[in-house]
Amino acid sequence: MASDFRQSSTRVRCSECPLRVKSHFRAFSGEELDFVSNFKRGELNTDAGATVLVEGANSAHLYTVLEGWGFRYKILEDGRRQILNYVVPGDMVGLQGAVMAEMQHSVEALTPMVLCMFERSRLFSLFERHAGLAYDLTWLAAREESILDEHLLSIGRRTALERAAYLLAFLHERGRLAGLLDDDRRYVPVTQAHVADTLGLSVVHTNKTLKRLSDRGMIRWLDRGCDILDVRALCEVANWQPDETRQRPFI
Amino acid sequence: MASDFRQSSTRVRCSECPLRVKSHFRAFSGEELDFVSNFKRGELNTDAGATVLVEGANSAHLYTVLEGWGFRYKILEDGRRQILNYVVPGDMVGLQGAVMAEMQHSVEALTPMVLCMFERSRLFSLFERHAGLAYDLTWLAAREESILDEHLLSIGRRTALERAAYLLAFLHERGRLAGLLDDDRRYVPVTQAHVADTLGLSVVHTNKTLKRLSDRGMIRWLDRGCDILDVRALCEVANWQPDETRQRPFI
DNA sequence: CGACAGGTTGAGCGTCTTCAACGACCGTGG
DNA sequence: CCACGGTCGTTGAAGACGCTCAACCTGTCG
Repeated sequence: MASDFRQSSTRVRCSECPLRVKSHFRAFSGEELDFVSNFKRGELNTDAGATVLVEGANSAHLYTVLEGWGFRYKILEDGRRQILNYVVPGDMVGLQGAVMAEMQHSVEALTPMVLCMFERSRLFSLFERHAGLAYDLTWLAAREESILDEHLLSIGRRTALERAAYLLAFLHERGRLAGLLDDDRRYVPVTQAHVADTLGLSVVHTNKTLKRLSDRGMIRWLDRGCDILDVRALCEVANWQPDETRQRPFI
Repeated sequence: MASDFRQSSTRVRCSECPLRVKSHFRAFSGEELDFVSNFKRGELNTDAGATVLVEGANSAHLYTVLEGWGFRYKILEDGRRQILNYVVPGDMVGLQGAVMAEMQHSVEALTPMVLCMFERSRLFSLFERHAGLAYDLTWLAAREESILDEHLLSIGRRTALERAAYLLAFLHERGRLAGLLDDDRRYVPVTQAHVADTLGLSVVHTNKTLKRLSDRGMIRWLDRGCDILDVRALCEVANWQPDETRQRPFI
């Protein structure tokens, strides 16, 4: 089975949320924690490769990622696929579907994932009762927007090599901030097909471009993923710098 | 001078806001109107070509567009420019800068524009006092996100002709909903350089691509802009449909 | 009048695509 | 047990799509 719902007896309590302890995320007040605990209605557990949300669906839920890597994408009728962004622990998925009519994109798991499930119908009460959390939600949306802006710049105006370097540096940064990567764990779980569909290139040319980065010692391609060996060099090739935000909100 | 601030004696009152009467925008409650009237701190009036906001700035303001066309963009160090999206009446600009540290993109006017100015420092009180407006803000952010998703799909996976057709159909739709276009006014005020920088193409190739659309009778290129003659045909070429939302929020 | 922005067109070239074939690996089933 | 198909990665060859360079035209503005 591609996914299952954990019983509430086994699921993680918000007060013991493994993400909350990470210094990167902002702290909740007691009241906020109570509200969120109550807002949470379940936990979704998926295999790698599972589809979490599909375009066009009118899902009753939205989620925050607790564990694992995933990605958002759209496809054209003839099968051409574009990966829009990646999701890591702390990210919300399904907000678009919750606020607007229906999902305009799909979400798929790259690794096994754990997601915290909320009920869409109760979203408005979050706005009414906790301005701070509502503000955080807007913060998250604004950050997603600025990431998409950078991706657009990348696909539209960077060369294939620059694009690839940017993407890998970007994924490293996101993974690092989410606690998925550090000095010992530098493995990003994407296939070359994922990279190609993110960069707007063919798989063949992506392969040749990645090889150039490998030859320069910036990455090492493994099975279904790669180690990021030299982020700084990648940033230099891409002419990109991650912006350093101290703390981020998290719902 | 590129821009000036109107004195409060001459500026539009929120209760008489020219946008509010359009059926496309949702109605405010009396309380909300009072709050917004108070939230508004001035009006910005720009010439065509004026820079409204610049990347890296720490602007104290955010704006809603009242009149005119504009666009958001980013540039790389060597001058390569990518247009991210267009802004029309009803759109917010500067929210990113208000929520996060600083602006990650610039905004420029395509035509003379009128913008309604708000103070960034008072944004949080909007969240505290008017959940409905806060929700609207998130709605706007989510919609911007879904537009950027579609643009990414377009630049990444559509051919030059499809991309051009998509962009023009998209601009027509946005202009129409904002009341800038109708059956008699079908003129979109962008140069071919703007189109090129939106599509991620060179100006030369953009010119040749637009000519193909002209030859097929879908558009007619004029001076610094074009008439959209057959939106349906453009949508067909692009394999794209605008999603029909009845009403949208507006702050 | 000259300078400049915007648009148009042709020629040549390079990046990236498609097609094709092949090797490695893995799980499944005969 | 091995054969088989499927996914993933790799490489070469040919050709298309889009880029750069270059020239020229138009209209506008100081």
